Amino acid sequence: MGSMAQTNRRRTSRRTIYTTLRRMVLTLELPPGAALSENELAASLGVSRTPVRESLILLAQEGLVQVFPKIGSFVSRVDPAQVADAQFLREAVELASLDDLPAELDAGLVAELRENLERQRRAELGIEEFFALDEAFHQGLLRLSGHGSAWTTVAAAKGHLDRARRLGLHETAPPVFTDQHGEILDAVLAGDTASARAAMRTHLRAVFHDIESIRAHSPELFATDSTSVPVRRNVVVWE
Amino acid sequence: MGSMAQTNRRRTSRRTIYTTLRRMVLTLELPPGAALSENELAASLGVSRTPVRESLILLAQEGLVQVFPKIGSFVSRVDPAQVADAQFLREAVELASLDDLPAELDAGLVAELRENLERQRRAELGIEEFFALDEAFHQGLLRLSGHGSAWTTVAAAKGHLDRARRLGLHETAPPVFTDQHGEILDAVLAGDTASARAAMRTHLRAVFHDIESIRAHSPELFATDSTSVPVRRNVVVWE
DNA sequence: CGAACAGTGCTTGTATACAAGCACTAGTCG
DNA sequence: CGACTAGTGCTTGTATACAAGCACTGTTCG
Repeated sequence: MGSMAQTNRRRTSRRTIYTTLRRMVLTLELPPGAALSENELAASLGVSRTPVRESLILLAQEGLVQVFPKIGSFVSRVDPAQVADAQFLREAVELASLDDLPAELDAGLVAELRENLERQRRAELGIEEFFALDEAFHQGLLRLSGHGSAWTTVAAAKGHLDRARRLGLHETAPPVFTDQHGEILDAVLAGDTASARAAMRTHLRAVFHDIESIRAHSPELFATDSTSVPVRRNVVVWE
Repeated sequence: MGSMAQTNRRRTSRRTIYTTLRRMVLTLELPPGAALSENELAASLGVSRTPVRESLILLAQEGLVQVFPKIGSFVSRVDPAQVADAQFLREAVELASLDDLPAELDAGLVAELRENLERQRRAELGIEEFFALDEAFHQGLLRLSGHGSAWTTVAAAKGHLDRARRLGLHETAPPVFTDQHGEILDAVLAGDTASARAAMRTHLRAVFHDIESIRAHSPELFATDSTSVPVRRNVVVWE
């Protein structure tokens, strides 16, 4: 999907619902396999089925939701194949961007990255806070090479990867990743593209490796057959 | 966006309409800037607004359509920024896949690629026929390295690039690209990753370069301000 | 007691009605 | 003759009604 900057950012019910649902799915607040009834969601939100349904259709196109006609809609289980795809995609893009770094780095962006890194080092960091900083850090690196807008596509494609990562963050502590971020940024600032590539690859693969370990712990969150219908569970949605 | 393999492939009005509209936009049968009235489309197709509207929402998320509330929906003009993003993305992905080629290539896939190349060499090839072969060729190369499913994301992101390429195909004759395809495949089959990367990069950039020249010829098809509303034209849609 | 079966409630897909607002046009007034 | 203004038709956004079908449950029959 290209950047979703097309439709005017007018405040509309659908946009609000879509954004909120998407966040809840990515943060696992809506766990993989959870049933998403259009009627229930509409009632909870005090709107009609229409904007809810349209939001679910968009989420289905992103692969975050599965819609089974006349059966139900469900938060998709984490699909290992899509996780691997997203991993390959982001690695390819982020490594390629390092080859396009300009001789003179944008000072403002560099300062932004440094400050981001400082925040990552704060001890009392929550998982979601770390995740937001991590996202901004990687996008910032892309912006350094002038490919910041390409992050939109990567971000849209890595929904399954992100959910797996959130599970993995309980395995490996953020400080490990923060240190790796530091190594990458140091190499970039030193103009050492080769080292930057190596550090980036090591970092991204470390993240990916964690996912495999979590899969053994919580296999029920992962998909085995992408066409199978999840067990209908009563998940209280939206409070 | 992940693979759109989620929702069951049940034959539904929306899926048919979405697929058809998407094809018409990508082939420029629906030119950039064309007005797409939900009511008109629904009447032409003999369905209600609902499936048409849902299709337009999906196309809007892909960036192929722009929806302006209470003004109208339009085929988006080719956005140079999105073209550049897609170019960067596909180049990163296709080059990275060459690094993951296995020692033993799948014989069936190799045969498939050879046959594809043969068909590209046929003289009486139409533009759309060449384009389909080109797509299959590049996806085939990704499948060689086991990353075939990642093509779905790339394909979804390169809508603007594809439309620009269709304009460019009138500039540079397909045979040039076909020869470049041959060079890439030869290097891959010879196990020469470095040469394959070089050939691939040359090929993809040649394609990209054509786009710049076409922009001078038909500036009205390209976007200048992505928030501006296109001039309302009477474009006869759907026959 | 077990298995087949009909019924019922829920699901999503589609059609239609209403709401709110932009844009153009025709008319009027200065 | 020009500028402003009210009106009208179109647009998309949302709400609601109906259609078709799967799944579970309770019942009934062997």
